Amino acid sequence: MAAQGAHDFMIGLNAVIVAVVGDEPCVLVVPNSREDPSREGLAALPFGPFEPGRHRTLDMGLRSWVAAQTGLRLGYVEQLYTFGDKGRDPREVQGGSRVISIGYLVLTRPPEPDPASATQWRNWYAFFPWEDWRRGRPVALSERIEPRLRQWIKAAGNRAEERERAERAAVSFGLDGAGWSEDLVLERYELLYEIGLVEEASRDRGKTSDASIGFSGPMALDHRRILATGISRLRGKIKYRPVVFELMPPEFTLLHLQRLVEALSGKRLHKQNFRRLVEREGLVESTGTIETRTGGRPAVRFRFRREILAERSAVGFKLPSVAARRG
Amino acid sequence: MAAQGAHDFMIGLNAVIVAVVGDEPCVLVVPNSREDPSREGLAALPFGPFEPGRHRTLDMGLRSWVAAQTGLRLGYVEQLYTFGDKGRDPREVQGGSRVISIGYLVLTRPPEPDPASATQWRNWYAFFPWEDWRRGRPVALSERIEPRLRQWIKAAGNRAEERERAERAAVSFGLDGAGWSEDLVLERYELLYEIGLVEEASRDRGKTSDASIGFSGPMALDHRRILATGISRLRGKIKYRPVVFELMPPEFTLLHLQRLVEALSGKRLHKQNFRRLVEREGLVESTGTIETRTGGRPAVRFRFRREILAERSAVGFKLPSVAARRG
DNA sequence: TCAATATATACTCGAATTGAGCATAGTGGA
DNA sequence: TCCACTATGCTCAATTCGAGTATATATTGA
Repeated sequence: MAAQGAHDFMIGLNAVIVAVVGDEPCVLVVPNSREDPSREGLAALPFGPFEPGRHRTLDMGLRSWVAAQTGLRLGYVEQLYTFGDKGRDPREVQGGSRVISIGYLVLTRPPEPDPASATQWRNWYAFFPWEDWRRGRPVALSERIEPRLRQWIKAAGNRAEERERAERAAVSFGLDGAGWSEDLVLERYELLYEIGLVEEASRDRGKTSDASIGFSGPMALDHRRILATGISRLRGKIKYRPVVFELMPPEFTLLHLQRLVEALSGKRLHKQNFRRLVEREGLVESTGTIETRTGGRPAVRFRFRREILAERSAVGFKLPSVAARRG
Repeated sequence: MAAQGAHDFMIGLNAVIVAVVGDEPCVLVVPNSREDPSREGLAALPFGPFEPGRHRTLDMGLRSWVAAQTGLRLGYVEQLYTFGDKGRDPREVQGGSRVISIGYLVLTRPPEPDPASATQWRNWYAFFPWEDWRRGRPVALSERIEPRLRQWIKAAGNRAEERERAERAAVSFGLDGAGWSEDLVLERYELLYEIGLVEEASRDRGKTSDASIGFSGPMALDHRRILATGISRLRGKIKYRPVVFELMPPEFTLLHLQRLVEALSGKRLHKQNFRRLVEREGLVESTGTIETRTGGRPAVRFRFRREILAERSAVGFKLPSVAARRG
């Protein structure tokens, strides 16, 4: 009875590998050629099969091929979600074996750029332009998404459905004064997918007509959904765990730290309150040295107090927002 | 190339099905006979294989066999985590095919008891007695766990390791005034497992000597870990999403609601502040009717405002604690 | 050299939230 | 009628949060 219920599965591990380059949150992508020849050129998340013979645990499998493929030193690794929808991977249609993919979030520091490598760091907002509010409300939102959302609401069959659609759109996208919640990345993506506003929606439905809004392009397979899951998780996590330091150099100024949190959360923060918060939580300590290249008064350099990871349920950043006004 | 990397896997779906019976948080267990004959009688989480031919998505697979096995109407379903450690399931040793199991959290309301059914609802604190602080600090913690933790700390090889162990124990178990965090259920379980204080630790290591503290017993395979994951997730979730209502009858008094939140979080809450919070968030509305069987002044009955699920990022309960004193 | 312009850091102030407890209101039962 | 019990209303101080103002110390360019 041991093999009862066993099937020919392929278990893939997909990694959302995040690093912050400059002030931009980036994700590691590879050109999608081997995996899905019909879509050569599309960006894809790094992928590796889970080989049960070689790896005792899923995490070890992931670490092993990521290290081999990228040479990165992985800081923080967290399992995200397991995706198993039929048809998410064209390979299974040909071969018959179902592809299950387990998404992982990996935080690391940007390495030296290696021109020889096929992998590259891409600003994640290239895939989700509506998620970056650091320079005010994204134009893509006002000019392209919002009108289409309102269209979709109107197109409801009856009053009740219309109300429901309106509520849903309002919550996800902060319409009608509902307020934008930065960690609803996945909900927003799924709504856009559902109503056919992202490219992969029409692709997956096999349509030729494309009502999508033509952003910088989809990713291979369901990788944009996995990436959305990763961003959602990370945006949520920084609020209650000090994970951002995995993305930071060992020493930094408070503004440097703030810019990084802003990059991830996609919104501007109130500087004085941010510093108050960070210092009150005791997350960092001064190194005593001074950073002079600030273009103004020199800033004290800080380092992360690693001890705190073990201390009382170390918290994260409360994101003291500021009305997004100037750049 | 389609089947390249495909292996003979068995993908199992394990469900942590939660309902609150009386004032106790319960989980649905089945006697573990079919699945692991060597351990007949151990409680196991309901389990079903994922059959890719029959189900388009993992969620649908889960819903299908849970409904078939239990007849329950599933309210809330959430994927927890995917477990794939080698050796977590003895079947794979015999058969060769690796077992991957995807854990799910399911919230439901307690059904009519059905004596004919092999499934039964078990108080989850039977498996985690140290997690119930509603009647003060659990004796199991003071009398059995804490001494063993201190032993383990002392047994460290050197000063640094000792400090590290002390920190870890202090954080997880709130020793030395560090404060108990109710949602570290999984961390606590893993620490206990690691240092061999739970039964399955020695079992899994193939030892005959058993240094475990002999609580009400382990569960089959790694099911206690999965259950710990579920409890952790649920305890965390109630703080920022109104999921508890999936466990409540349609109408209830505020004390009733409070008792349920207390049951899940394992600690007592401050009554007046709890009510203030619930009302301020607008989570509930009065039905106008009165519950008289309270043994005191009658209480107003409330109902959950379902609309709020769609409204502004509906929050959960902030758990206004109270110093655990009287019962 | 000095003003303009940065950024860094300190401090303030009112509003809102939290933690804790007191006080009063309705019940049923001895 | 008094008591035990639960429900519900209200207060109050401590803390946190949001939004500034004010001051410090650099660089840059006229």
